[in-house]
Amino acid sequence: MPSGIPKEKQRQRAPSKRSLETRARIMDAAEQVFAAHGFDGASLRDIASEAGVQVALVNHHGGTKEELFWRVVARRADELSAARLKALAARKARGPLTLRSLLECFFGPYLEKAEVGGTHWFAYARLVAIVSADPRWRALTAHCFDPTANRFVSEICALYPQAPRQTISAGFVYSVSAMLALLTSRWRIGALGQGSSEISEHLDELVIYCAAGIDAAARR
Amino acid sequence: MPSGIPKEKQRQRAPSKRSLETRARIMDAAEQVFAAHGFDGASLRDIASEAGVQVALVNHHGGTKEELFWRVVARRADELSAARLKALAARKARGPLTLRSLLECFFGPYLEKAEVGGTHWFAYARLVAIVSADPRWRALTAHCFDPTANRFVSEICALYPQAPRQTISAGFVYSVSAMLALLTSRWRIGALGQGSSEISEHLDELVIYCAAGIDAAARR
DNA sequence: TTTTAAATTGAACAACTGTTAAAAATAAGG
DNA sequence: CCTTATTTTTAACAGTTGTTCAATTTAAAA
Repeated sequence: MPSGIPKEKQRQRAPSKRSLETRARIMDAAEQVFAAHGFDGASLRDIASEAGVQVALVNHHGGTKEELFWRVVARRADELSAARLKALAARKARGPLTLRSLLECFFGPYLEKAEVGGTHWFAYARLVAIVSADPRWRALTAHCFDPTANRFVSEICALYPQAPRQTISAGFVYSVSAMLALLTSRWRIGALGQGSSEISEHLDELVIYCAAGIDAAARR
Repeated sequence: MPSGIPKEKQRQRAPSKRSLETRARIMDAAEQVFAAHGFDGASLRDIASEAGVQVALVNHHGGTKEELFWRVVARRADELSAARLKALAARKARGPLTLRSLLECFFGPYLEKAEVGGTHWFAYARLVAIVSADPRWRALTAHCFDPTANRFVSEICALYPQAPRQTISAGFVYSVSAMLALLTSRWRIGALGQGSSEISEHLDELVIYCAAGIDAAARR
């Protein structure tokens, strides 16, 4: 019921470099294991051994299993939101916004990170998909993603003053789920299509798909 | 590795009426608990007590936990596929197909069942979302859903002869994920929008969204 | 009614779960 | 270097997990 990330109590000494490293190692391991097996399927012992560390140390650095999950999700969420808002601001300065450019500002940073940062951001995509689909993480979603999402929804609403916000937010949620499907379910796209499916090949298509969908829905 | 549903060995007597009832009760309970907590989060004891039954009886009727999951998913998948293909055939007999009518044939049966059948089909939607998002259930997806999905993808391809099948299958996967988002993430749509969001109110919008998206992507 | 295949119960199993507490090792701050 | 806050290790806890097996009850088939 309480949930959230408890603020760590006042320190009297700076954390050692080694401590910070193992903490990061634990977070990375947790991210990977949570992404692979979900919250319930992941065990703290799996995470510990993945990080090359004792079980108790995971609790020490991450707190409760649930707190650890929060931390892992929140960690990259901040970086991601910042990148998205930055892209949005830069684009806004370059002239009037279009729906497609808005979606590119939202999708772009993620997919760039996924292609550059490799494994980590891919695992994180699975994590976000898990969080987005489960009402159990409603509060976590509200805390990490809703502020930025709301911002983009509002921008889109400004482009379609006559459309009800509910319609826009629905279209936005569909679009996010489509993006997550691209990141997490390429195997399924491949199974129904033919040939390999690389992310970069599908990105433009995705933006076209989502933009056309939202536009059509917004025009009633 | 093996997985799948083992064929039950040759019986020498017909199952009693009571036996069939408890089996059905166990399947319903399993469906609900799996949908609420996911595969790992669900415990056989939860399922057993939900069905008002002993734990061992769950194994007796459902086999392994994994086999039970297969059975639960497969049970309604057959009914669903049949309804979709029937709707498709009926529509085809009434004249040339359009993209929107195709999507209505695919989405319609599910959402009708969800509105009529109530709880069961709603829980099942969450189940399908779980299955679709996790590569762990790749084989299950291939067995239960790919045949029908492939059929619809082919029909859409026929409408866009110049578009690569990969593009169509991607658009189709996006659309399915959007439909599942509507069924499982209405809370999120509500959080980003304003006012209550009823399924029926969003259904038409969903079809418009998906049809416009696929059409735009298919036209290059 | 009798036979006996099948359904149901009850109990136990070995393995694993998240979490805590105390002892030991480490290194920051003086 | 010395003190001691912090990190790491070790060990144990109280529950829960999926599954199995023998005993018991139920009811289909003769």
